[in-house]
Amino acid sequence: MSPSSRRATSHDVARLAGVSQSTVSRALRGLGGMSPETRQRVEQAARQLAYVPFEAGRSLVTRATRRVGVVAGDLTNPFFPDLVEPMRAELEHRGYRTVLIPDSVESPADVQVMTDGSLDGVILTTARMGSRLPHQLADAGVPFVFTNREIHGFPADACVADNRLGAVATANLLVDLGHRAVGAILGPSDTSNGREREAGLLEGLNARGLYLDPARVRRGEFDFDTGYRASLDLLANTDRTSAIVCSNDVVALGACNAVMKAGLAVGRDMTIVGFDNIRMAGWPVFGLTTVGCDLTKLAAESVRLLMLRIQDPTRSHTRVVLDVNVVERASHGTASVN
Amino acid sequence: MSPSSRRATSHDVARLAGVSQSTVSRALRGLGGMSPETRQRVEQAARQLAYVPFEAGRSLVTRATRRVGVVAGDLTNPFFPDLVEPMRAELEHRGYRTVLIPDSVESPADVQVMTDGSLDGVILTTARMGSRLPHQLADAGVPFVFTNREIHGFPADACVADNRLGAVATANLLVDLGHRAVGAILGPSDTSNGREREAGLLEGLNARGLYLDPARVRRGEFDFDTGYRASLDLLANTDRTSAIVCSNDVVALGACNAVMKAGLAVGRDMTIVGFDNIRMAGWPVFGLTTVGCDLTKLAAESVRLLMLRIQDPTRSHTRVVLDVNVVERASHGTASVN
DNA sequence: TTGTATGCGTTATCAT
DNA sequence: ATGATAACGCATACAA
Repeated sequence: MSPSSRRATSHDVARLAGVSQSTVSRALRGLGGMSPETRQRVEQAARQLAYVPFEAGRSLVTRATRRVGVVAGDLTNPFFPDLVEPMRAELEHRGYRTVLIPDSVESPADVQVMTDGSLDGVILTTARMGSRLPHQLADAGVPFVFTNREIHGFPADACVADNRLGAVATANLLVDLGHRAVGAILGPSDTSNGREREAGLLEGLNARGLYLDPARVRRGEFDFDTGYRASLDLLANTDRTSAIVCSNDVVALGACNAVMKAGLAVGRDMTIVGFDNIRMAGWPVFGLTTVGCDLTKLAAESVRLLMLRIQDPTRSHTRVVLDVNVVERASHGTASVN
Repeated sequence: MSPSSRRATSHDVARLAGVSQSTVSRALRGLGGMSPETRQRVEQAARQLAYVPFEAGRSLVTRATRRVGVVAGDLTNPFFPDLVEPMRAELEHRGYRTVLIPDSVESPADVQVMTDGSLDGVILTTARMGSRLPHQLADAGVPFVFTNREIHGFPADACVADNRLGAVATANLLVDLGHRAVGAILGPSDTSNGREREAGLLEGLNARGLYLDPARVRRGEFDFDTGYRASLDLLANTDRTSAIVCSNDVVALGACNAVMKAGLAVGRDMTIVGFDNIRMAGWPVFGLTTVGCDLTKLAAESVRLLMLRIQDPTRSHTRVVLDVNVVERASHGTASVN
């Protein structure tokens, strides 16, 4: 009935400007090789019709969508916002939109939505050994990059923190402070960062003549509850544990909450160290000492690798390992006298 | 060179199955009115070729993308993950994908990406009075819904919490506890929730014969720093302020940090109340007393409204106001003796 | 410098 | 029950 409410197409703009449709396409993309007058006339007409190129039409022919999928865990786990936000910002900066793709152990990410051509590439932040997703993406020819976690030996680009070195540094910090009864809440053993941090901790401790007493070790997902519950458990069932090394900051925050809840002072009565240096680690109430990995850099570098991969799917794979540094705040202290 | 690495199309499937392309389309969509044998043959061929329908082709003709944009603030502000996550989950449940669209006072959301046909609808969580976005979306015919915040008088669907009532409840709680020197950190006055919570607080206080002393009032964005700094300021420049009402939980968490940092005990020395009941409010160290709004319900209801709007763009607008309830935890207490 | 013509992969209409 | 055919809106190769 009312043809005016129809969405304007490049043909409409062409008609109004008195040019051909292809001229409209050229003009609006600023292609050069055309008279300034024509371009102006087209731009004027486009403005008048509030014309915005229809994305599906364009991507059907260009085979590009300027969208990238970010596979991440539950956003209410504070680690993911801190990783996704800089990712999103970097993607936006490069003219890409971010599509959120949830992934968890219980409900693995859906592959269909990543292989229907609606994404130019995918960033994987939750890789686990044995996961089928990377294979499926590779088979489908979808460019992707491992971030934060990787799958060793899998031929793909990756950007990760130097987890081993960070954990060694943690061990040294604790030993220097006089801790001998060190406890730990380790991450899942089917994740690269979980394993590397574990290995680094053992290595660092051993190098200083210390060992991890299995009685002081707990293991679980990288989440608050794991840290909270494991800490209460450690508090209830072990003696003299003076420090708890956590698989990441979110776990460490859970540990802080447990320790404080138990009436102990973090830093004085119990040393807690995290990993990642998420924003909340810097909140005054926590003052979490942690191994910092620049998440903004991690995001930027990951996006950069993905862009290169999209640009040239045949290029050789790159693995970027980011420096880490110990961020000393208030959650550590000398070992309390036994 | 290698035609086998080309993406399979419905034509490829048709050729392999020995049927026409249109039959493939029908078979794979389960359209009925065709022989089971043919369907099976098509499905078999599709599987063999790992065929996934190309999204751009489909959406070009169907005019639907099964993608929804969620306009939200910086994810490192813990309120947004708590709102976006259930939103994403609900959208996924309905077969929609979530596209993250950032929006802040400094850099307002880009309209182009919402009007290029790549989104079936948009959810606005950061509406501000005077914002052009809602008008632009309406002009472009893009279905959208206000969530969390709205613009009063703007003809659109909306789903918000009962902010006024919640703030009145807060006032009553404080007065009942004996607080008379009540301080407040109010939200931006160009946001509906900021204004409504402010109005409700005043109303509730006045009804009990109390008034807000301007000296005890600060104002700022809904973020941690606002709560932290305003609280330090309040602590330094006012006497006897025994309670601080915050515009939301994130601000309240900032306030808790400031108060604790100052060596005071939250709940005993200073009462702090938030709004929203985000997950972190329940963390043991904070035990934040707050006015709860079921964010999962907010998300689900918002998505429902959007779906209805997409389905029928001409239907009359609906405004849903969600119940709130006071969640009493540990951050409140009786007014300390003066 | 500009126009004509073609095709991207899908859904959908219309025959048969 | 199935096949031919025509759009959908755009970019692009080629002609002029």
